[in-house]
Amino acid sequence: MTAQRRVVAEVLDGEHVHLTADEVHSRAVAKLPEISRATVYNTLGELVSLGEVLEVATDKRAKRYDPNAHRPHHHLVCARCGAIKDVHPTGNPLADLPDSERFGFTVSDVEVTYRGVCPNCAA
Amino acid sequence: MTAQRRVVAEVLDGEHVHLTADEVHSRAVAKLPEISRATVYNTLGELVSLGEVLEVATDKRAKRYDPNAHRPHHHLVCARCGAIKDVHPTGNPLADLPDSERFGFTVSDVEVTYRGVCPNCAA
DNA sequence: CGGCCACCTTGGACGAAGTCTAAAGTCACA
DNA sequence: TGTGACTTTAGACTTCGTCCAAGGTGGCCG
Repeated sequence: MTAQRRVVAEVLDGEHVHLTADEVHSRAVAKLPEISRATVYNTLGELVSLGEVLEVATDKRAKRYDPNAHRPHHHLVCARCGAIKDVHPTGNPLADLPDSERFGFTVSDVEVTYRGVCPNCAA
Repeated sequence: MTAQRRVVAEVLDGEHVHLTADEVHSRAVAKLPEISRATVYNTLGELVSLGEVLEVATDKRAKRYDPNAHRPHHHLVCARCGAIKDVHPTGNPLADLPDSERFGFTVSDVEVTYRGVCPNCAA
């Protein structure tokens, strides 16, 4: 646990939003000016493998990092402005995939992304 | 409808798999050597806005294009090799998102991505 | 204390994917 | 044939991410 890693963890923990790697880097730089992009990417990668943080790929642009990894949830994305909300649908999509539709895969995980238009963009 | 657009449409229609823009370009070049990358991107973009083709962003790498846009379906992705299968789960995830979880959004669409390991990679 | 080794960080180069732009080509139609 | 609208092209450019070699840092053991 180095100063750099602590800073990255703090940035993610501080704001419960979905930051891009670049945004994490900017905020990390504010706390520790010499931190490099490579270190931020490395640290984010480690946090992801440790299961502390989730990668979210809601749009084709940059990956986003979701510090809320311990509470299972899905995402609601604004098609217009890209805003992301965590949501908790009822039901279990894993149970909705019959064996005949699994093609022999060992299915371990499911991601649900709702798309729509947020109140701001609708106005 | 120009020769270039016809070729792109043929490539997508010919193979019911999920191609990246680059793969579409390579196959299009085989049929029409002078077609440019920009044209392929333009045409894919138009097909997407027309609703003829779906963009799929299952991994962080290249977008993939799914010609099977008229039959609603979701995707099963191999975490190891990236293979993608179309699947048809039972149930309607849109109905599983209560109003209280919609944050005022007008929700129009939902994408479900199952992740697992395919039989090939498991062996 | 001093040396050694493992690991971390840095900065810049590199690569992949996609977008943009200016110029040239093509087509319908009067 | 001339005109204007639209398309295509090639390549430059941007963005996002990864890689790598060099240097730094700290722990540990003698």
